Amino acid sequence: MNVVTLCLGILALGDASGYEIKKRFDGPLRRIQEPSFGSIYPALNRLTREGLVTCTVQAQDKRPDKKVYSITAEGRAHLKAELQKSLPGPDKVHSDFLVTMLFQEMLSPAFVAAAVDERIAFYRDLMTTLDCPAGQQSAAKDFVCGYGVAVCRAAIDYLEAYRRDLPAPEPAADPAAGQKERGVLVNPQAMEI
Amino acid sequence: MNVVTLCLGILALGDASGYEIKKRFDGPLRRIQEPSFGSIYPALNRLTREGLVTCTVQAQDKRPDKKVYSITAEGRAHLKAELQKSLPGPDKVHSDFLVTMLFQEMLSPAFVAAAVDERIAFYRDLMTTLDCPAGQQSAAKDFVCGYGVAVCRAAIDYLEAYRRDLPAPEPAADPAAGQKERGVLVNPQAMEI
DNA sequence: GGGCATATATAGCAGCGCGATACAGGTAGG
DNA sequence: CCTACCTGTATCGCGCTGCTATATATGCCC
Repeated sequence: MNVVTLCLGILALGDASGYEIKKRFDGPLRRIQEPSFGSIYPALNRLTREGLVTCTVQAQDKRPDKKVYSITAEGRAHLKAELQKSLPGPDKVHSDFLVTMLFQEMLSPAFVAAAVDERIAFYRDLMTTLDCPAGQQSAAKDFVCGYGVAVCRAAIDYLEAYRRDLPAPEPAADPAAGQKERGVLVNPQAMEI
Repeated sequence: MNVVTLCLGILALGDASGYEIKKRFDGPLRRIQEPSFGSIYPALNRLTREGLVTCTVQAQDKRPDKKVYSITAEGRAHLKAELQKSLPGPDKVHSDFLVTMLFQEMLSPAFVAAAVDERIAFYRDLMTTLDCPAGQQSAAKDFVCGYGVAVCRAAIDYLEAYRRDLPAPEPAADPAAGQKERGVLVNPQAMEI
C-alpha cells in the first residue's frame, strides 16, 4: 500500500486538497498511516497525470490558492481493483518504545518508569480521540476506531500492571532523569532472542 | 531510532553477524522492527568505522566467511546515551489491513471476510511465537513478549466478534474471490474522518 | 507595539531504509 | 535429478520521511 493508493482512497470519501488529506491522518487514522507532504503532493500530481483524479483551483481570499482534488470514475475503478488485488499483508510496526524497553536493563529505572508513564498517557489520549464517534458514522469507520480502542485498552491494562511492579518513581518525572550509573548486563547469554 | 542504533543494541546482547542480526528480527522481535540487509550491512560498516563495534572474520568450512561483530566499551556508552537521549516517541504503524477495512464498503463481502479470517490466523500464529518463552528468560524480553501477547489477544477477540456479525462466508476463501459489482458509497459525506 | 508561535497552503531536497537482486556453495525433499 | 531453501555478504534503485523554504494572516504574551 503506497501513498498514491492511500490518497486515492481518501478522495473516494470526498474531495480534498493536499493539506486536508494530511490533516485527516492527524486524527483516528494516524493509527493506520501518517503520510507526509513530501509524499502526498507528488502522489496527487501523479494521480492527476494518470487521469484518476481531477484538480480544481479555488482562488482564496488572502490565502494561497487551494487545489481541490476529485476522484474520477476511472479512479474509483482503479482503487477497487488495487484494494482487491491481494489480501492485505501484515502490519509494519516501528516501535521505539519497545526497543527502549528491550534494553531497559542498561537504563536507569527512573527513565524506564517515565517512558512507561508517558506511553500510558499517550494511549489514554489516543483512546479518547478514537472513542468519540460511536455508531453515528459509517460501519467501516466504526470498525477501524473500535479496533484501535480495543488494542489501546489492552496496552494500557498491560502497562499499568507492569507499572505497579516497578520500583518507586520519585524523581519528579523529568526526561533527563536518571543518569545513575548501571553496569552492563549480568548475563548477556540469557538475553538470546 | 535508526537501524544503526538497533544493530548496536542487538550486539549489546551478544556478538553476531549481519545475517544473525537479521534473523533475530524474524522471531518475536518482528513486532518491533524489521530491518533489511540493505540497511543492516551499511549500519555495521558505519559502526565499525566509528569504533563502536569490532569485526572478526571467521573462516568457515564449506560456507562463506562469517564477519562476527562485537560491541566495544564506547559502543555500550554510546547506546546508553542514545536510548536515554529522549523519551521514545509514538509507534509508527503502516496497516494495509486497516486501510482495506476502512474502504470495505466498496469491496466485495467475500474479500472482506477473507481478509478478516487471514488476519485472525496471522495473530494466532504470532501469539504462539510470542507466548513460548515464559519467565525463563530476561525480564526485558518477557515484558516485550507479554506486551505483544496482550495486544494480539485483544485484536483476535475484536476481530472474532466482528467476524460473527459478517454475512455468510461461503466462497471457499480464494483470494481472487468476489468480483461482484458494488456501487459507490451511498453517502460519502457520512464518511468524513 | 514588537516579537513569536500557529495555521493555511504548496513544493523541493537530502538521506534513510525496504525490496529486489546477485553470487556461491550446502542441504533436503519430491 | 532437479528444485527449493538455507547460510552468508553485499549493492542498487526507488519510495518515503523529515526538514526547509515561501507567502500571508491571526492571536497571544510581555
